[in-house]
Amino acid sequence: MQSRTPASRTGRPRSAAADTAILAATRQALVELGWSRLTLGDVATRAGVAKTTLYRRWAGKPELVVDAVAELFDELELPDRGSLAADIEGVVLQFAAILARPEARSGLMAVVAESTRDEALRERIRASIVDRQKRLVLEGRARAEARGELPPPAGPAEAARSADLIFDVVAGAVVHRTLVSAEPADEEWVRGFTRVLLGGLGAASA
Amino acid sequence: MQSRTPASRTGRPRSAAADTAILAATRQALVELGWSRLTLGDVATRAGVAKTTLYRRWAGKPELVVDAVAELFDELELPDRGSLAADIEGVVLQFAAILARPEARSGLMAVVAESTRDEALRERIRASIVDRQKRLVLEGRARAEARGELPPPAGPAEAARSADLIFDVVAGAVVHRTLVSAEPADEEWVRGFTRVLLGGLGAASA
DNA sequence: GGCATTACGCTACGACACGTAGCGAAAGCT
DNA sequence: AGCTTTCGCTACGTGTCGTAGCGTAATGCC
Repeated sequence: MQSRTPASRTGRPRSAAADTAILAATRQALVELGWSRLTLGDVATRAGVAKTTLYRRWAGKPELVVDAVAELFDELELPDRGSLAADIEGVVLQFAAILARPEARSGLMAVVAESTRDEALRERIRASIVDRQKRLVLEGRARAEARGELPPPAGPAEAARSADLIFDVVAGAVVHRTLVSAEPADEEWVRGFTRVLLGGLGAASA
Repeated sequence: MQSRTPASRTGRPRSAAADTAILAATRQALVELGWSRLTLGDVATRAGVAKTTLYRRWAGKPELVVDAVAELFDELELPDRGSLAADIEGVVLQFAAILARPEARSGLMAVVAESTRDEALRERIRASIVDRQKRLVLEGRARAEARGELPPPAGPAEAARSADLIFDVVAGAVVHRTLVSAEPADEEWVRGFTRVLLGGLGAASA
């Protein structure tokens, strides 16, 4: 979350309940108002805290929304479904379910847009949202290699490159489908996507 | 662009020069200020027009930025490079070059984020930005079929589905690589992406 | 218990951008 | 000419921003 100062052991501690109330209020405001109409004063009122308390903990709207949205991705996991295809379909459907929620739709793209001009914000997004997703890619590939479904990478550099590539393809496709094309990434779509991802374009219409 | 009223033939016509000056000023402001700090008053000053003139032509910041960014995609085309792989690499590199420009980076994601709560804005984006890109997918596939590189789709419904899927995969991957991972979609990356797209995951590390 | 320290709620404030109204002047058409 | 629409300009009420200041509440340390 925000920058902890572990050296401060004296004085009144920050209310942990206020943190959760503020983040929940932020998500609710995202649902009802969207990113642009969301104001920090309104969030403070919803959470039952003073506006100044909010500014003492977060630098601004983007930082607050990143933390509020990041909690949505806590539920992401990668259960072993027995095959690479089934693993991919499972995790993509989870990701799609999160992106189907209005608080994720309005919040996520907005903070990414803001991060194009704010290096610190991009790092915050990477640490609290992106890295958690990317770990699933590495896990899934390791499993597929163990099953003999994928050849081991040529070396560590090549392994990192291809993991980054696969991550951009998977996450990018789901995000684009959901937010730009504005169509649901439902089971049928995910099946088609997995087929292309595993077999390439020639297998698209099989 | 904005809603033309062809019935109005009398009175002083709108200055076409003002349109181009406003859109150019919008892109310049996007580069220097980004989306959040961009104000319509500032754009009007840069363009040398009154703020009221701007409001007479565009409903608000999102609509203005959509039109300003859409012009960046005018240069997209699909030259015949002889093979499907070469065609894909060519158009993806063009798309990546546009997304590398700061006015596209800051503007595009912001209006997409805004469009999650604004149906009219999403339609505007689709008509002036997305459809132009999607046409390239259809063209590229038709060429590949003519060359015998891809099998013809099973039917018109399946053809539309797979075209939408491919479009989301290609555009999504490039956007995610550029804006979320914040890494350049350079020639090396595009080669790897094309290999995966054509041959599937097994071909990733070849 | 008393003290220092930090967080909290509240109020008030200047700064800024928003979007609109009203006016006179300019530029086209018939 | 006369009509119509756009343009530049000024001014205004509204809302949000982010901060300052104050008194109060909650903890750790002596």
